[in-house]
Amino acid sequence: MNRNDLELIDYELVVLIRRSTLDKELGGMDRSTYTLLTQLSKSGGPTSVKALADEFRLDISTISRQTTVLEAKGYVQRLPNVGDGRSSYFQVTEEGMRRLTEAKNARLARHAQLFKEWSDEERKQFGELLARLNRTFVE
Amino acid sequence: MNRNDLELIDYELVVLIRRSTLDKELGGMDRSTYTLLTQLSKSGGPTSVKALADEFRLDISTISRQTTVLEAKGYVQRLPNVGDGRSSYFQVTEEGMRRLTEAKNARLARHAQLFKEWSDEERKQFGELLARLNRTFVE
DNA sequence: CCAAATGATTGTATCATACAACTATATACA
DNA sequence: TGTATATAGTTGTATGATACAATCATTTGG
Repeated sequence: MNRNDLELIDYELVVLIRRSTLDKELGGMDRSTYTLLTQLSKSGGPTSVKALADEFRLDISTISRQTTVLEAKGYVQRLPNVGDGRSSYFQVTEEGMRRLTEAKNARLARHAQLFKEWSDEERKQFGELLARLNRTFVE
Repeated sequence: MNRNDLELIDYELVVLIRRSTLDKELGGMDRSTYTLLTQLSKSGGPTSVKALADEFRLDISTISRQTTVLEAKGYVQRLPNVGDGRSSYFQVTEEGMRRLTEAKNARLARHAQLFKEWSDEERKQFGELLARLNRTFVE
Protein backbone atom coordinates (compact mmCIF):
# COMPACT_ATOMS: atom_id res chain seq x y z
CA MET A 1 0.00 0.00 0.00
CA ASN A 2 1.39 3.35 -1.07
CA ARG A 3 1.98 5.54 1.98
CA ASN A 4 1.77 8.74 -0.05
CA ASP A 5 -1.74 7.95 -1.19
CA LEU A 6 -2.83 7.38 2.38
CA GLU A 7 -1.18 10.58 3.52
CA LEU A 8 -2.95 12.53 0.83
CA ILE A 9 -6.32 11.03 1.73
CA ASP A 10 -5.66 11.66 5.41
CA TYR A 11 -4.81 15.29 4.91
CA GLU A 12 -7.53 16.06 2.41
CA LEU A 13 -10.16 14.43 4.62
CA VAL A 14 -9.09 16.65 7.50
CA VAL A 15 -9.36 19.72 5.30
CA LEU A 16 -12.72 18.66 3.89
CA ILE A 17 -14.22 17.99 7.30
CA ARG A 18 -12.91 21.24 8.72
CA ARG A 19 -14.28 23.29 5.85
CA SER A 20 -17.58 21.52 5.65
CA THR A 21 -18.43 21.80 9.31
CA LEU A 22 -18.17 25.56 8.94
CA ASP A 23 -21.37 25.46 6.91
CA LYS A 24 -23.93 25.66 9.64
CA GLU A 25 -26.70 25.45 7.09
CA LEU A 26 -27.33 23.04 4.26
CA GLY A 27 -29.55 24.52 1.58
CA GLY A 28 -30.94 27.10 4.00
CA MET A 29 -31.74 24.54 6.67
CA ASP A 30 -29.64 23.81 9.70
CA ARG A 31 -27.47 20.74 9.53
CA SER A 32 -29.30 18.61 12.08
CA THR A 33 -32.67 19.37 10.50
CA TYR A 34 -31.39 18.46 7.05
CA THR A 35 -29.77 15.24 8.11
CA LEU A 36 -32.69 14.13 10.27
CA LEU A 37 -35.26 14.86 7.58
CA THR A 38 -33.10 13.14 4.99
CA GLN A 39 -32.78 10.09 7.16
CA LEU A 40 -36.49 9.99 7.99
CA SER A 41 -37.45 10.39 4.35
CA LYS A 42 -35.04 7.66 3.25
CA SER A 43 -35.77 5.12 5.94
CA GLY A 44 -38.54 2.93 4.72
CA GLY A 45 -40.37 2.31 7.94
CA PRO A 46 -41.43 4.19 11.04
CA THR A 47 -38.46 5.52 13.00
CA SER A 48 -38.09 6.03 16.73
CA VAL A 49 -35.77 8.30 18.68
CA LYS A 50 -33.68 5.29 19.56
CA ALA A 51 -33.35 4.21 15.93
CA LEU A 52 -32.24 7.70 14.91
CA ALA A 53 -29.75 7.86 17.77
CA ASP A 54 -28.27 4.55 16.70
CA GLU A 55 -28.10 5.59 13.06
CA PHE A 56 -26.40 8.89 13.86
CA ARG A 57 -24.40 7.56 16.78
CA LEU A 58 -25.63 10.41 18.93
CA ASP A 59 -27.03 10.25 22.43
CA ILE A 60 -30.75 9.61 22.70
CA SER A 61 -31.13 12.88 24.58
CA THR A 62 -29.63 14.83 21.70
CA ILE A 63 -31.98 13.28 19.16
CA SER A 64 -34.91 13.76 21.51
CA ARG A 65 -34.26 17.51 21.57
CA GLN A 66 -33.76 17.70 17.83
CA THR A 67 -36.97 15.85 17.04
CA THR A 68 -38.83 18.09 19.48
CA VAL A 69 -37.65 21.10 17.47
CA LEU A 70 -38.62 19.46 14.17
CA GLU A 71 -42.02 18.61 15.53
CA ALA A 72 -42.54 22.18 16.75
CA LYS A 73 -41.67 23.43 13.27
CA GLY A 74 -44.20 21.07 11.80
CA TYR A 75 -41.64 19.17 9.71
CA VAL A 76 -42.29 15.83 11.39
CA GLN A 77 -45.17 14.28 13.21
CA ARG A 78 -45.31 11.72 15.94
CA LEU A 79 -47.25 8.50 15.55
CA PRO A 80 -48.03 6.18 18.42
CA ASN A 81 -46.12 2.93 18.53
CA VAL A 82 -48.95 0.55 19.25
CA GLY A 83 -46.56 -2.22 20.18
CA ASP A 84 -44.59 -0.21 22.73
CA GLY A 85 -46.06 2.58 24.83
CA ARG A 86 -42.66 4.02 25.71
CA SER A 87 -41.80 5.17 22.22
CA SER A 88 -43.38 6.71 19.19
CA TYR A 89 -42.57 6.91 15.53
CA PHE A 90 -41.67 9.94 13.53
CA GLN A 91 -42.62 10.63 10.00
CA VAL A 92 -41.95 13.60 7.75
CA THR A 93 -44.96 15.83 7.13
CA GLU A 94 -45.89 17.28 3.75
CA GLU A 95 -44.49 20.61 4.86
CA GLY A 96 -41.32 18.84 5.95
CA MET A 97 -40.97 17.11 2.59
CA ARG A 98 -41.53 20.36 0.77
CA ARG A 99 -38.84 22.13 2.77
CA LEU A 100 -36.45 19.22 2.44
CA THR A 101 -36.90 19.18 -1.32
CA GLU A 102 -36.20 22.90 -1.50
CA ALA A 103 -33.08 22.52 0.61
CA LYS A 104 -31.87 19.56 -1.38
CA ASN A 105 -32.34 21.40 -4.65
CA ALA A 106 -30.39 24.34 -3.28
CA ARG A 107 -27.56 22.01 -2.34
CA LEU A 108 -27.60 20.25 -5.68
CA ALA A 109 -27.42 23.59 -7.47
CA ARG A 110 -24.40 24.50 -5.40
CA HIS A 111 -22.78 21.17 -6.06
CA ALA A 112 -23.48 21.43 -9.77
CA GLN A 113 -21.45 24.61 -9.62
CA LEU A 114 -18.65 23.07 -7.56
CA PHE A 115 -18.29 20.06 -9.81
CA LYS A 116 -18.94 21.72 -13.12
CA GLU A 117 -15.35 21.29 -14.32
CA TRP A 118 -15.33 17.60 -13.51
CA SER A 119 -16.03 14.96 -16.10
CA ASP A 120 -19.11 12.75 -15.80
CA GLU A 121 -16.81 9.84 -15.13
CA GLU A 122 -15.02 11.67 -12.30
CA ARG A 123 -18.27 12.65 -10.59
CA LYS A 124 -19.57 9.13 -10.88
CA GLN A 125 -16.39 7.66 -9.48
CA PHE A 126 -16.12 10.15 -6.65
CA GLY A 127 -19.67 9.42 -5.52
CA GLU A 128 -19.01 5.69 -5.62
CA LEU A 129 -15.78 5.93 -3.68
CA LEU A 130 -17.41 8.14 -1.05
CA ALA A 131 -20.24 5.66 -0.72
CA ARG A 132 -17.80 2.82 -0.39
CA LEU A 133 -15.86 4.63 2.33
CA ASN A 134 -19.06 5.37 4.23
CA ARG A 135 -20.18 1.75 4.03
CA THR A 136 -16.78 0.70 5.38
CA PHE A 137 -17.04 3.09 8.33
CA VAL A 138 -20.17 1.36 9.44
CA GLU A 139 -18.44 -1.91 10.21
CA MET B 1 -24.49 16.58 -15.93
CA ASN B 2 -26.01 13.48 -14.41
CA ARG B 3 -28.30 14.40 -11.54
CA ASN B 4 -28.00 10.99 -9.93
CA ASP B 5 -24.24 11.37 -9.57
CA LEU B 6 -24.69 14.72 -7.87
CA GLU B 7 -27.34 13.33 -5.57
CA LEU B 8 -25.08 10.48 -4.57
CA ILE B 9 -22.18 12.84 -3.87
CA ASP B 10 -24.48 15.17 -1.93
CA TYR B 11 -25.83 12.44 0.28
CA GLU B 12 -22.55 10.67 0.86
CA LEU B 13 -20.84 13.93 1.77
CA VAL B 14 -23.51 14.62 4.37
CA VAL B 15 -23.01 11.16 5.82
CA LEU B 16 -19.24 11.46 5.80
CA ILE B 17 -19.23 14.84 7.51
CA ARG B 18 -21.71 13.72 10.11
CA ARG B 19 -19.75 10.59 10.93
CA SER B 20 -16.38 12.25 10.90
CA THR B 21 -17.29 15.09 13.20
CA LEU B 22 -18.20 12.50 15.81
CA ASP B 23 -14.51 11.71 16.16
CA LYS B 24 -13.48 14.25 18.72
CA GLU B 25 -9.93 13.05 18.52
CA LEU B 26 -7.61 12.45 15.60
CA GLY B 27 -4.86 10.02 16.44
CA GLY B 28 -5.25 10.63 20.17
CA MET B 29 -5.12 14.40 19.81
CA ASP B 30 -8.10 16.69 19.78
CA ARG B 31 -9.23 17.90 16.39
CA SER B 32 -8.24 21.53 16.74
CA THR B 33 -4.78 20.62 18.03
CA TYR B 34 -4.23 18.22 15.17
CA THR B 35 -5.37 20.61 12.48
CA LEU B 36 -3.49 23.60 13.91
CA LEU B 37 -0.26 21.66 14.30
CA THR B 38 -0.63 20.20 10.82
CA GLN B 39 -1.17 23.64 9.36
CA LEU B 40 1.73 25.18 11.28
CA SER B 41 4.05 22.35 10.29
CA LYS B 42 3.03 22.59 6.64
CA SER B 43 3.07 26.34 6.24
CA GLY B 44 6.53 27.34 5.20
CA GLY B 45 6.86 30.61 7.03
CA PRO B 46 6.00 32.09 10.39
CA THR B 47 2.28 32.12 11.06
CA SER B 48 0.23 34.60 13.07
CA VAL B 49 -3.14 34.21 14.75
CA LYS B 50 -4.67 36.23 11.96
CA ALA B 51 -3.16 34.03 9.26
CA LEU B 52 -4.47 30.91 10.98
CA ALA B 53 -7.91 32.45 11.40
CA ASP B 54 -8.01 33.29 7.69
CA GLU B 55 -6.82 29.85 6.70
CA PHE B 56 -9.39 28.08 8.87
CA ARG B 57 -12.10 30.66 8.37
CA LEU B 58 -12.58 30.87 12.12
CA ASP B 59 -12.84 33.94 14.27
CA ILE B 60 -9.55 35.38 15.54
CA SER B 61 -10.77 34.91 19.11
CA THR B 62 -11.26 31.21 18.54
CA ILE B 63 -7.77 30.75 17.16
CA SER B 64 -6.35 32.91 19.93
CA ARG B 65 -7.77 30.56 22.54
CA GLN B 66 -6.62 27.46 20.69
CA THR B 67 -3.06 28.71 20.29
CA THR B 68 -3.01 29.65 23.97
CA VAL B 69 -3.84 26.04 24.80
CA LEU B 70 -1.19 24.71 22.42
CA GLU B 71 1.38 27.03 23.88
CA ALA B 72 0.51 25.96 27.42
CA LYS B 73 0.96 22.34 26.35
CA GLY B 74 4.36 23.21 24.92
CA TYR B 75 3.42 22.15 21.39
CA VAL B 76 4.05 25.58 19.88
CA GLN B 77 6.11 28.56 20.81
CA ARG B 78 5.62 32.23 20.18
CA LEU B 79 8.22 34.29 18.37
CA PRO B 80 8.16 38.07 18.30
CA ASN B 81 7.17 39.69 15.04
CA VAL B 82 9.85 42.32 14.80
CA GLY B 83 8.00 44.17 12.09
CA ASP B 84 4.74 44.46 14.01
CA GLY B 85 4.48 44.69 17.76
CA ARG B 86 0.82 43.74 17.81
CA SER B 87 1.31 40.21 16.63
CA SER B 88 3.64 37.30 17.05
CA TYR B 89 4.46 34.19 15.12
CA PHE B 90 3.87 30.62 16.11
CA GLN B 91 6.08 27.70 15.38
CA VAL B 92 5.80 24.06 16.30
CA THR B 93 8.20 22.92 19.02
CA GLU B 94 10.13 19.67 18.94
CA GLU B 95 7.69 18.22 21.42
CA GLY B 96 4.85 19.40 19.20
CA MET B 97 6.37 17.76 16.15
CA ARG B 98 6.92 14.57 18.05
CA ARG B 99 3.30 14.44 19.18
CA LEU B 100 2.01 15.37 15.75
CA THR B 101 4.02 12.60 14.14
CA GLU B 102 2.65 10.10 16.64
CA ALA B 103 -0.90 11.25 15.97
CA LYS B 104 -0.43 11.19 12.24
CA ASN B 105 0.96 7.68 12.34
CA ALA B 106 -1.99 6.56 14.41
CA ARG B 107 -4.33 8.03 11.84
CA LEU B 108 -2.47 6.48 8.95
CA ALA B 109 -2.62 3.08 10.62
CA ARG B 110 -6.35 3.46 11.00
CA HIS B 111 -6.73 4.55 7.41
CA ALA B 112 -4.59 1.69 6.19
CA GLN B 113 -7.16 -0.52 7.86
CA LEU B 114 -10.15 1.35 6.43
CA PHE B 115 -8.82 1.29 2.89
CA LYS B 116 -7.23 -2.13 2.93
CA GLU B 117 -9.77 -3.60 0.52
CA TRP B 118 -9.28 -0.80 -1.99
CA SER B 119 -6.95 -1.10 -4.94
CA ASP B 120 -3.88 1.12 -5.21
CA GLU B 121 -5.52 2.85 -8.12
CA GLU B 122 -8.71 3.57 -6.15
CA ARG B 123 -6.82 5.04 -3.21
CA LYS B 124 -4.77 7.19 -5.52
CA GLN B 125 -7.80 8.41 -7.38
CA PHE B 126 -9.81 9.08 -4.24
CA GLY B 127 -7.01 11.21 -2.77
CA GLU B 128 -6.71 13.17 -5.98
CA LEU B 129 -10.44 13.80 -6.27
CA LEU B 130 -10.63 14.91 -2.64
CA ALA B 131 -7.73 17.28 -3.20
CA ARG B 132 -9.37 18.66 -6.29
CA LEU B 133 -12.63 19.26 -4.48
CA ASN B 134 -10.82 21.02 -1.64
CA ARG B 135 -8.94 23.26 -4.04
CA THR B 136 -12.25 24.15 -5.70
CA PHE B 137 -13.83 25.09 -2.37
CA VAL B 138 -11.17 27.68 -1.83
CA GLU B 139 -12.28 29.81 -4.74
C1' DC C 1 -45.56 -11.04 39.70
C1' DC C 2 -41.76 -8.48 40.54
C1' DA C 3 -36.97 -7.08 39.30
C1' DA C 4 -34.23 -5.58 35.76
C1' DA C 5 -33.96 -3.55 31.27
C1' DT C 6 -35.26 -0.13 27.95
C1' DG C 7 -37.13 4.27 25.54
C1' DA C 8 -37.76 8.87 26.28
C1' DT C 9 -37.51 13.37 28.54
C1' DT C 10 -35.38 16.92 31.15
C1' DG C 11 -31.64 19.07 34.07
C1' DT C 12 -26.87 20.17 34.08
C1' DA C 13 -22.11 20.60 32.51
C1' DT C 14 -18.78 21.17 28.79
C1' DC C 15 -16.86 22.64 24.55
C1' DA C 16 -16.33 25.16 20.28
C1' DT C 17 -17.62 28.99 18.39
C1' DA C 18 -19.01 34.09 17.28
C1' DC C 19 -19.54 38.69 18.58
C1' DA C 20 -18.49 42.69 21.38
C1' DA C 21 -15.54 45.47 24.15
C1' DC C 22 -11.09 46.75 24.91
C1' DT C 23 -5.86 47.40 24.51
C1' DA C 24 -1.81 48.12 21.99
C1' DT C 25 0.28 49.09 17.84
C1' DA C 26 0.53 50.51 13.03
C1' DT C 27 -0.84 53.32 9.01
C1' DA C 28 -2.63 57.19 6.43
C1' DC C 29 -3.10 61.73 5.52
C1' DA C 30 -3.95 66.82 6.56
C1' DT D 1 4.50 65.42 12.40
C1' DG D 2 0.30 64.56 14.94
C1' DT D 3 -3.98 62.68 15.08
C1' DA D 4 -7.67 59.76 13.37
C1' DT D 5 -8.54 55.34 11.68
C1' DA D 6 -7.46 50.58 10.98
C1' DT D 7 -5.66 46.24 12.56
C1' DA D 8 -3.91 42.18 15.68
C1' DG D 9 -4.81 40.13 19.67
C1' DT D 10 -7.08 39.06 24.22
C1' DT D 11 -10.85 38.42 27.19
C1' DG D 12 -15.85 38.54 28.56
C1' DT D 13 -20.23 36.82 27.33
C1' DA D 14 -23.81 34.33 24.81
C1' DT D 15 -25.30 30.38 22.01
C1' DG D 16 -25.76 25.80 20.20
C1' DA D 17 -24.61 20.96 20.05
C1' DT D 18 -23.44 17.51 22.66
C1' DA D 19 -22.94 13.87 26.67
C1' DC D 20 -24.11 12.18 31.08
C1' DA D 21 -27.15 11.65 35.02
C1' DA D 22 -31.58 11.41 37.15
C1' DT D 23 -36.12 10.19 36.53
C1' DC D 24 -40.49 8.24 34.68
C1' DA D 25 -43.17 4.95 32.18
C1' DT D 26 -43.37 0.74 30.06
C1' DT D 27 -41.75 -3.70 28.72
C1' DT D 28 -39.45 -8.16 29.39
C1' DG D 29 -37.59 -12.18 31.71
C1' DG D 30 -37.11 -15.29 35.36
